[in-house]
Amino acid sequence: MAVHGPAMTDVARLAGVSHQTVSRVLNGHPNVREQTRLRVRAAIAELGYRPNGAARALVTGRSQVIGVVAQNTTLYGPASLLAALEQTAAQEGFAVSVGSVRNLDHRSISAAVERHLSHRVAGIVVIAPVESAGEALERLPKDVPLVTVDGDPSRPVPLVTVDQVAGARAATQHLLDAGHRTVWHVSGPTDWFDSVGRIDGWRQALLAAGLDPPPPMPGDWSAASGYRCGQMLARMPEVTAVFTANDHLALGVLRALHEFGRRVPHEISVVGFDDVPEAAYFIPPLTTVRPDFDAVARASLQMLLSQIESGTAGALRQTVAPALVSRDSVAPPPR
Amino acid sequence: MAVHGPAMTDVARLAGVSHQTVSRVLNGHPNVREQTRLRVRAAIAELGYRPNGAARALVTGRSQVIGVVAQNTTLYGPASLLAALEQTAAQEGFAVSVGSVRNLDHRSISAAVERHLSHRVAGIVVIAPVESAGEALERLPKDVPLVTVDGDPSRPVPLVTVDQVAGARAATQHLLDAGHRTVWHVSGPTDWFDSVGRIDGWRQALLAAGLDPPPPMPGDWSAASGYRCGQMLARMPEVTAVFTANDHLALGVLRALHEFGRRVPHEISVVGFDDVPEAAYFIPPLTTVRPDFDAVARASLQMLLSQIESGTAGALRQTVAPALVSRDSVAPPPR
DNA sequence: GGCGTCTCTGTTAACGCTAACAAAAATTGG
DNA sequence: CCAATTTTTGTTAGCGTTAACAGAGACGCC
Repeated sequence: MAVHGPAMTDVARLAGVSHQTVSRVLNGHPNVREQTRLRVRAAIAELGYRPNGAARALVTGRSQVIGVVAQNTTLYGPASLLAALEQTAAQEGFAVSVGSVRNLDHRSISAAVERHLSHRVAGIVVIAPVESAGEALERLPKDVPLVTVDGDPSRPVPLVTVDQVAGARAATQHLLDAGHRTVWHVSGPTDWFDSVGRIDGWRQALLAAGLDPPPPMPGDWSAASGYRCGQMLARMPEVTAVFTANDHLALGVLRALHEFGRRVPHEISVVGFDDVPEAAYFIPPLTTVRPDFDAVARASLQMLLSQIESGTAGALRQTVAPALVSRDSVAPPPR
Repeated sequence: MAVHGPAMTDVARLAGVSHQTVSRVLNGHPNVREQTRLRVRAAIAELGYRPNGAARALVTGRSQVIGVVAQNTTLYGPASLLAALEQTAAQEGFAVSVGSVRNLDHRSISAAVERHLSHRVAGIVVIAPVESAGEALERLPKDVPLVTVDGDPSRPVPLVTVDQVAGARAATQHLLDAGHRTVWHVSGPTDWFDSVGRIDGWRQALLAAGLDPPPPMPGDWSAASGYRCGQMLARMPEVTAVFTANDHLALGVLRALHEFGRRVPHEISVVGFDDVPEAAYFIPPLTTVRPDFDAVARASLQMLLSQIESGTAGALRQTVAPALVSRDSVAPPPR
């Protein structure tokens, strides 16, 4: 059974000081004589002492842990975000506790948040891309530092988000610039803010060009739904350009077009969103929009930490701009 | 600043009992009168009391947190595993703290483990697919419950693993059964046990059929490296069947073959490994091997929990068998 | 040389919980 | 109905850390 490691008093005894002095050394307190500091350091090393986070959390009221609530961490976007978050947090000495959640409904989110709260996390990052998540957040204790990622832009909660609108606009404009008369859109599920933003951006670009947006075709992020939409698009001879809300949808579309003998990009151009690592190896290599997940992670963590340190809940907002990555799936329309 | 929530004594006062009775109710201790239990429950609900995990961890010596050390949580496999682990752990009332790690070298792993240890996690799951990780694990304190996933089969550490050998053998056999004279292999990085196992299985199947295995082509899991190998394979007229160590490699190979005008599956058959959700929408839909990540997660958590509860470090081993998923990328060889 | 002022170190008391023991109340048996 | 038991509850003492305060030297200044 667990033989407990040495505690602060053991270190103190070995170094011939009081435990409080050890604590001071550990926390970088200034008023410790250099010689003492060294002795304590040596004792720590000799015993292999490791401070007890639980005790510290108990007395300070917060742990060095950040709770993350996310939905589908298997998807490329959330997974990247989570990884980046963890990396950044580690640099600041924080651990990351995941609370992934099957559905983004009220109850599940609240439950996940509750779990984090009872572990006394220092702060919470909610990757909350849908409407229902916002409600759960409103009724949260006001004093827990909170940042939402890709959440509801209309709620008074600190928010970091990829500029979906700008990304979608850029993608659409890119197709328009290639000479296409209009651009069709395969969207994500419409209860995701990501989807809504991307639809918006697409529509804006079309409207700005004096074009009448065709009806968006709703998908669910999966290649499967992209395939279904692709089958319809392939049968419509007037379609020459498609912007899909993510790369997996694009993959499905690509496959459907291929099956129907519609060549990409010669007959139809396709642009995706996300720049998954495989996008460059689709057939043909996919032109897409790359959100900077690292930047999002950095921004949200920084926002969270400043809340944790200052104690104030500044209702900030930060958006990071995505970049268009041009590959081979876009060409001028035929004829 | 953080106004602390109610503590156990507050609940006790409201319910008119001692804090210890509250503790007993919380921990499902038997000897509490039904009526008292109800009163305590009511008080808990009224105050919105939430037990303080840190205090509990301090006194019991372990938290309700499981630490996971993983490398690249952006890859489909690790991400799925992590998600499944989290789901399962949540059901048992455990939180999961991720310590992802850029490199799987000695130092990084040790550092991640250290971090978990100082948070007094109840146990650690290491997704340790490479050699160097094993060494770091050897010198770990013996008393911390540990399970490795996809780790070194030759080390005396509790291990759960996908049966890579069987999966690779099935994939290779499937190609042989289709009539191919031999099967080429694009492998993962050779310091990963996953890769080694898959190479083994492939070789075994070939040997069992009395065939001489061609040299495996080493990739690095990415579509990019699959593409490079694919370019070579495309130029070799004798190649009619390829087994790749994962689906992303297969995607790269598929693209290279397509570029060279080598039709899949008519001229060359391809089989992958992992069954990423997109595999069904590759061109053509990819025949692949599906490991059961949920089963792996369940097995490892169960193993870990039994260690935590019993205190014994049973050096168990468990492998879960993957299943072949047959789609359109395999056909008999030409002529 | 006495005295305020630094700098460094030690002492004590929490933090919120569980474990171990002690006491009180309820139950049983004769 | 009283003693012996069993069930239920309360009391006390930590767990390992930080915070607040107190004490001990060292130093400079009048």
